[in-house]
Amino acid sequence: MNPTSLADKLIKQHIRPSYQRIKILEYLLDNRIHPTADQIFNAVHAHIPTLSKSTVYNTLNVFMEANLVRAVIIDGNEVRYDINGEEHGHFQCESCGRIYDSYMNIDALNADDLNDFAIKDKNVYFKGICPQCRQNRN
Amino acid sequence: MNPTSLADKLIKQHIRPSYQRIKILEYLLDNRIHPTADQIFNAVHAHIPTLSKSTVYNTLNVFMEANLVRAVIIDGNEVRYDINGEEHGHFQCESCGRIYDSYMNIDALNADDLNDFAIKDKNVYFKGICPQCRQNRN
DNA sequence: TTTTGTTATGTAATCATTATAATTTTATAT
DNA sequence: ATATAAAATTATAATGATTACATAACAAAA
Repeated sequence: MNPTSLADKLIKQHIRPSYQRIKILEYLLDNRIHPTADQIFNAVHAHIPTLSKSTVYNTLNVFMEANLVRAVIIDGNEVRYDINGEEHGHFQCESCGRIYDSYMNIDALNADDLNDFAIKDKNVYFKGICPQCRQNRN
Repeated sequence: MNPTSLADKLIKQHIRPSYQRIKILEYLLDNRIHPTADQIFNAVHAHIPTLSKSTVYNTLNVFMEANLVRAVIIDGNEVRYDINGEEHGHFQCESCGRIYDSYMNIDALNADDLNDFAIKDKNVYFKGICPQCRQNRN
């Protein structure tokens, strides 16, 4: 995606398209690995030597406010960020730590005991061992 | 539950029933609020003045190893602990932070794209506003 | 070009959790 | 019982992700 359309994507969400924000957005779109803030920082820092980690966190929070990205919280210790806007769940491999997308039927979940609750967000994640790690027997 | 049966519950899981562990187990069984480690510490510390926070964390990790408790990770910043052994999901209120149990049909979720994955654990949580907070309009 | 608001940066602070080492308690064996 | 070994508890320090804060750079508008 070219810089202009990246900027447009931000403007559409009422986010001022600074160079840093564009580069972070670009990284997220090109690397659908549910990266941590640290991974994002390291990758984008290679292109913007003056980039600060604060900017990464600020930007991610701005993106989340605008529903451009969503926090994936599976590990208790670090948040991972997902730019995939489609409704989907996740699978985390307990061996390699990788997080996979899974397009499961989340709407099939019915919770009768939550009838009086205003549900705004549904999150599903599975844990286990991914095919690669099963093969490697670890 | 009396102390003996609490001890038995631990012994059954091959956990040595120390006084601290029994008291922490008792707290978890009597307070089904998905407490944080800090909440557990504060409550049990009132009964055991010498209790250390390390012991709380150690104990919780031991309990988790034995599948006696499960970590509920919804907020990114703190882990909450659940002694409810039945399969169930959670609802966290974005206003008051409380976590509610919900006995939803998690097995109805089918993820065809995970056929080659060994699924060991399924987690579901919803977010939104609970009835009390809806009433209070906050 | 001044003024004003927004964004970025760097550093310090926060806070949950883990690591470590020393002490205490419990179990085992002589 | 007593000595020895193993396990659990404690206190403190370390870690590490995230946020707070103050300052600097930047962009927009008058």
